[in-house]
Amino acid sequence: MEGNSTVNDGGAGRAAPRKRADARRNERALLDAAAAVFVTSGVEAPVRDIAARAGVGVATIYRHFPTRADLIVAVYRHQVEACAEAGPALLESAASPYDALRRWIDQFVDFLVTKHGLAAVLQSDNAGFDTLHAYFLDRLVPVCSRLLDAAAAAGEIRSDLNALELMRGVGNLCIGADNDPRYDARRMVALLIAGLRPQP
Amino acid sequence: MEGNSTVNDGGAGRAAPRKRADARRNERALLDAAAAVFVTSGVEAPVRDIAARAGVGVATIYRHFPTRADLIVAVYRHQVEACAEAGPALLESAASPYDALRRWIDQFVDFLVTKHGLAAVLQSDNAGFDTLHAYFLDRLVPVCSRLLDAAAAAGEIRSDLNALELMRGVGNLCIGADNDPRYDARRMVALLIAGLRPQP
Amino acid sequence: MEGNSTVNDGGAGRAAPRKRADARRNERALLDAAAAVFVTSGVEAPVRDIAARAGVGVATIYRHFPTRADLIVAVYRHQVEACAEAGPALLESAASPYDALRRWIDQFVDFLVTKHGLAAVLQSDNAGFDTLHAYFLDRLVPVCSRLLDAAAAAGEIRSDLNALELMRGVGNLCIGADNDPRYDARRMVALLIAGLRPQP
Amino acid sequence: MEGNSTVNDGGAGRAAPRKRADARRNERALLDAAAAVFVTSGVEAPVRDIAARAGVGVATIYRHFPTRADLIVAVYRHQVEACAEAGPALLESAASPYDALRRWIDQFVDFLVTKHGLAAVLQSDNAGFDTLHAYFLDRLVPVCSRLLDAAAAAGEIRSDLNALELMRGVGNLCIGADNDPRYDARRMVALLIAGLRPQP
DNA sequence: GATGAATGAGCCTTCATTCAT
DNA sequence: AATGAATGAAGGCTCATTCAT
Repeated sequence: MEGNSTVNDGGAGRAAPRKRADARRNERALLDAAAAVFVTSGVEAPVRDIAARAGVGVATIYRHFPTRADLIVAVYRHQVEACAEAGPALLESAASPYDALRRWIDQFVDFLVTKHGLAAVLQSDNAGFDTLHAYFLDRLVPVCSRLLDAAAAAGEIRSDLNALELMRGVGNLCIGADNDPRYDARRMVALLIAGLRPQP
Repeated sequence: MEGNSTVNDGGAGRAAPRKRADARRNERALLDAAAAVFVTSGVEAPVRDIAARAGVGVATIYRHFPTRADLIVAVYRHQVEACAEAGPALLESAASPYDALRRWIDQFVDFLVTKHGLAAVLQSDNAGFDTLHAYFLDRLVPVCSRLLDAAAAAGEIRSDLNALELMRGVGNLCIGADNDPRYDARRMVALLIAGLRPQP
Repeated sequence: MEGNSTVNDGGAGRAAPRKRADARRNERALLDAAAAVFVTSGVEAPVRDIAARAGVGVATIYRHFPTRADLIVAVYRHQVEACAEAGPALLESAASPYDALRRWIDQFVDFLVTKHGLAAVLQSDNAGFDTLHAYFLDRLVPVCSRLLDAAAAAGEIRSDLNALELMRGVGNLCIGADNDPRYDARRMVALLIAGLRPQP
Repeated sequence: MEGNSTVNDGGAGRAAPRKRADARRNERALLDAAAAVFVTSGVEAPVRDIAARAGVGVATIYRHFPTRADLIVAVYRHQVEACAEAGPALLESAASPYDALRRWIDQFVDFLVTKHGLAAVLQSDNAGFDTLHAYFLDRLVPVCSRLLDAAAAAGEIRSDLNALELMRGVGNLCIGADNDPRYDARRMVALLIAGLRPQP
């Protein structure tokens, strides 16, 4: 929502460490480059490739993002935050809790499907992505959970559902969705969400 | 089920090259070793590890299985065949076409969930796995398609469903299902299958 | 002992460049930090570590001490000067020239043994340490030479001894003396000095 | 004495794993190259340099010598063994135990002085050289100890001497001895050995 | 003057694949 | 046929040194 929440110091931020005329530019270039390279080669892309694309040296990446997970988190922070904030908003504006849930999942899927390889790494059990996983889940699971609860309370869906599991399922369904016209992740997710309905 | 019949000597095996005293033994050792290593380290495990476990030299792997995809296909051929053959059988024995579909999917999921990393590589867009993908789909999509058609004909599920897509969805849902007690792929797949029901 | 008199403003300090309000303070902080880091990580410690410890930027080090050798020299100037000045003093106060020599060597050894890695770098043939070597030798060899001469003149030691060589031998014996309780450099040096005695 | 004791299987060695027509040649090339590079650049020389000089790929080094210490030990094994075996022999052939000790030390010094950088690494407290240190000391300290004991028993030297310490002292004195005509390690060692004599 | 961001060379190590034995 | 030694391309990471602010 508010752009670069982490880097922040946006408006006032007096005490925030200044001196980033170029550093700022580099950080942005790095994020853009990483986003682009991630789309092309996945989030495991060589550090060198990202640096080259950003037009900076490799060490610059390490300075800004000590670990790969830090970089990935930074790259996708915007969307994750936007998604997190969309939950409560939808709950108010949608026709019903179930509808809010459906639309929120749609937004999440839109996000994942357009980021090649992101869904895959989200499921990776590769240690070192722990902080990445933690960030995604910490931020989004509560939101999803609240949507589920509301829909369940309204009797629109079953009540035995687990938000973490659902999110992982949705995430999984998005893997490989770009790049292959024969597979439409949105349709599959729609089936999954339809499956949440109380069974006869 | 039937050894590794498909590996070669397909049906008649007329002019099949002879001389397999030890070659055969090696091939079997290789398959067993690969299966074991795949479970431990995933299907991207170092060639050397597999060779070491099989007690053969690395070059022997390359002789028998020129590409990694060949090896993976060979390793899982049994189960894929078993799964393919189970389709028609279930259609006859199950209470209804939908029930047959459900149980067939269950078997497929059982297979994938117990093979660490297999589901992931099945979705990988990594060129070089093309033959792997082709084999899985060629063999299983028709089976799944027939089950879907039967269930649709019986009015038990929607009729706008695509077997390839469904299989990929199910495969996706199995990614990362081992090794993480917080995620139960079978439950997610059950939701997906439930979503196939005609919507009110 | 006397600040860092040799660093500049040597004797009269006629046209010495002014403006040292903070520059001075930085130089001192740098020397202290370097001394501390040298003890911890040896004289080849990363420039960054020293800068960080001094609370200054790396470039400040380069401004004050263009080469690493310059920094090392500056760090140890005090002790070297003290050692140099102790020679003549000991020659007057000691019981005999040999005793003066022995005690002077003791002081030199005390110095080296307490500076982790200094003895090692003193022997390093690494170009770039030339000025370091030169400084140590220029300053101390004449002193040692005079002590040797006096002892030889008194017939207390052999007369075929070379001060430079002796100092390097003593310096070598001090390498690795810290940090290893199984090796006592002082004892080895004592043997060496004992070996200076006229042989029967 | 018998050349390549570790690689062995020299004469009979039936059960020894064969198949080393070229591997052997490479191992030798590697040892020669390493020895040469060590002389030039010290034992910390880049793996690549050694590989290049040997005319092999880097991985070949890792195959033969998994750690750097393994390589260094292998490179100097010959001389260490020869030195170890020379001890008892000298004790029998020399005019006196002290003379045997002196000549044995001479041999050790000859070895070290001709290997640029070896003496230095022998004193390095760098972890990872532990096995290297262990090898040298395990092999040579007992030999030196016996020579010291014999000389002490004969009343030719003081009896409070420690072999490990003496060897480190001698080793230290050899550091930087090549390459600098102003420093003669042999002369310094001779002083040290002279210092072993019972003091008046 | 001081700062610390950026640079990029350099090193280590792993692994798929080829090839002589 | 089988072997496993050799190869060399990658890729990760560090650190001395320069330079814009």
